[in-house]
Amino acid sequence: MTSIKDVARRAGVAVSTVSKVVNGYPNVSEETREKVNGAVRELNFTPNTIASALSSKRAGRVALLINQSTQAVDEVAMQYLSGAINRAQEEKLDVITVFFSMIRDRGVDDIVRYFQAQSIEGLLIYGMGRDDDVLHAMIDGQQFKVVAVDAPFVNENTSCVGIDHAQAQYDVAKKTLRENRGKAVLYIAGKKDGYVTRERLAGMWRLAQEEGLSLTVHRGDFSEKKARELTFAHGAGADMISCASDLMAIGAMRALQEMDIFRPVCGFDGITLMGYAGKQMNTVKQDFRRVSAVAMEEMARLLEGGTGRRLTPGYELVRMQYLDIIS
Amino acid sequence: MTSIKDVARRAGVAVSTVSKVVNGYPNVSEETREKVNGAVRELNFTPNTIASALSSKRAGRVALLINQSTQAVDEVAMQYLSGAINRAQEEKLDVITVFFSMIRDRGVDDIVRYFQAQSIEGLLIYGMGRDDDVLHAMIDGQQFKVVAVDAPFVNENTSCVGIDHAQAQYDVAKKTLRENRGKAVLYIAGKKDGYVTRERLAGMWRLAQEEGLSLTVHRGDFSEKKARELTFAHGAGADMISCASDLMAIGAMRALQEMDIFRPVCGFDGITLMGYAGKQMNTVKQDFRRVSAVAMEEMARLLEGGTGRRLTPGYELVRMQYLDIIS
DNA sequence: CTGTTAGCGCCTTCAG
DNA sequence: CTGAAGGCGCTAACAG
Repeated sequence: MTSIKDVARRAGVAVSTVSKVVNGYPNVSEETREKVNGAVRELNFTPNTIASALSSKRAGRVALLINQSTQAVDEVAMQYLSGAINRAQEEKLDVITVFFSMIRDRGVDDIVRYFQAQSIEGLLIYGMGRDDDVLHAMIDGQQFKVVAVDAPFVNENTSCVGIDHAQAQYDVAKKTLRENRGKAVLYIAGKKDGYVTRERLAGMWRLAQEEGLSLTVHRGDFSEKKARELTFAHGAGADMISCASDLMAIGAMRALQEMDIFRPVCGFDGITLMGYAGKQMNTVKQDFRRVSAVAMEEMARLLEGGTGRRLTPGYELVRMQYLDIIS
Repeated sequence: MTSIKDVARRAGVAVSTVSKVVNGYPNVSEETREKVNGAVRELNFTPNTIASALSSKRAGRVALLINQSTQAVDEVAMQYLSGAINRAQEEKLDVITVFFSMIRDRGVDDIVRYFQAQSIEGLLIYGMGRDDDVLHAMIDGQQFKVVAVDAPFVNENTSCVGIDHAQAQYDVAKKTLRENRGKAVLYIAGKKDGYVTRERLAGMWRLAQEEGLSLTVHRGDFSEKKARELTFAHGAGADMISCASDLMAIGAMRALQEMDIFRPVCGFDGITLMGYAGKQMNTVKQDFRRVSAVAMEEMARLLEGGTGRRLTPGYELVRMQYLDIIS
């Protein structure tokens, strides 16, 4: 474990000088900088982040709070994780992953202390619902920098990132409508306390209003099975079915197939599912990995002293094919 | 940020005494222990892990190296992560997650330095293949404690955990065989350089030998699609199809269905897939979360000074039903 | 521009 | 059984 001292000795300078060079401070002559860098290379020196953190009071550690099983498959969570972790490495941030289940039943200040003890300065929150009191408290507390993905919070220390779900839902449903015809729309929404559920629904309402549609709404809780059942119950009476997730869209298509009727269906997510639906559909493609990377970038900005804001990455509408096996 | 000093002052003792109490050292009188604990509670004190790590040289940090997309769905990776992370918290270990993709193209000593700078002492490796040179080097280097999941390595500082794949494959295939009849078996194996692929295949060979089966082997690379194609090509000529993963078994069943013939099928994994196969099948049920927890426990033991060994958690054979939507 | 000197918060001998 | 003192490796004023 070669330390900064060794480097200093090797280069014939003081430790502080080495520190300056290593951390890219300006006031060091080109000459000594060379010397130091040489020594660093020869000794294969890499600064000890622990010591650095303790000394500088800047640990650069952030926690990824992820809510499993709230929505679709775990594939989404993996995308989020991978996007965030990769970007974190580039931003030189240290990441620890925390599942909601690990903290949900603990008190707020218990959790706060836990994070503080861990020198965690920032929280990336994925999949927060309106009923997650602990998280709301942590955001309000402002003790941490937080970036909430798909939950509408902004304050001095809090940013949020997420596509414009209302607009996206509006767009994809409208497109599907244009390609077909009809006035009666069955909308299979998400979960009761989800933020995205609410926003997407708002988009549907706007469309319904503008187009004079008769909109029937049911909650499918992002479950394929429920969507299937809802479609059995209400699908025949509708001219088109719009779903708040691809998974539910698959369920709906599956039901339609069994009922042996055709109705245009649109989904939301653009994830790679293995499923056999037998039809094509329009969907909103969100790139979870990219969104998560943006979130991590935003976290880096906040940690640098930036102030909270709202970010809305773009999305695209695509036509996905579930005719055959997708793997 | 209340520190150990505050506690010491509050309790009227020296910092070292507080440290002893907090870390559960023996030589402290019951009386002062009480005093200190009282102060700790009143001041809501939690030791700063960063400082503790720096001072004690024991950071208790481990990295989870996970290899995405090598096998089955991401669901498996999530199970692994969640199992490991939860257990880590109980063991008071700090965890960082690293994806192979982040390090695969870097040199070994580059990676070693990176981990050392991060004060990482242990590596949990998931999904290593026979061609992962970097990982092999890290294991041989013995600079870290490592626990390899499903890869056969043991040395002073390395343990491995994984069910007995050969036996499990043998068992499930045999069971399926007994419930039906036939001599010609199509075995759809995994990936070229996978350790589990090799072991499972060995199990199949043993069974074939014992039962006098004629065994046809093809690699399906854990892909549903490939398994489906292989089944179209060779399924009709076989009396039974054994697959090295559930996902592939689904593919095989799907093909059989389209071919409108019946053949018993068995899989491996016992994961929750959403798929429509139309049949039941036997499978080896692995609890990835539990295996991962065991791995983390083993890591804790190694860090305590334990020496490497091989662990083989149990598994069970179950009958899974893919007749309808599983969500 | 470079070196000296305090700490960061905690652990750990080592006297008392 | 308890407390004082010396670091862990690095950063950040502050002199020089």
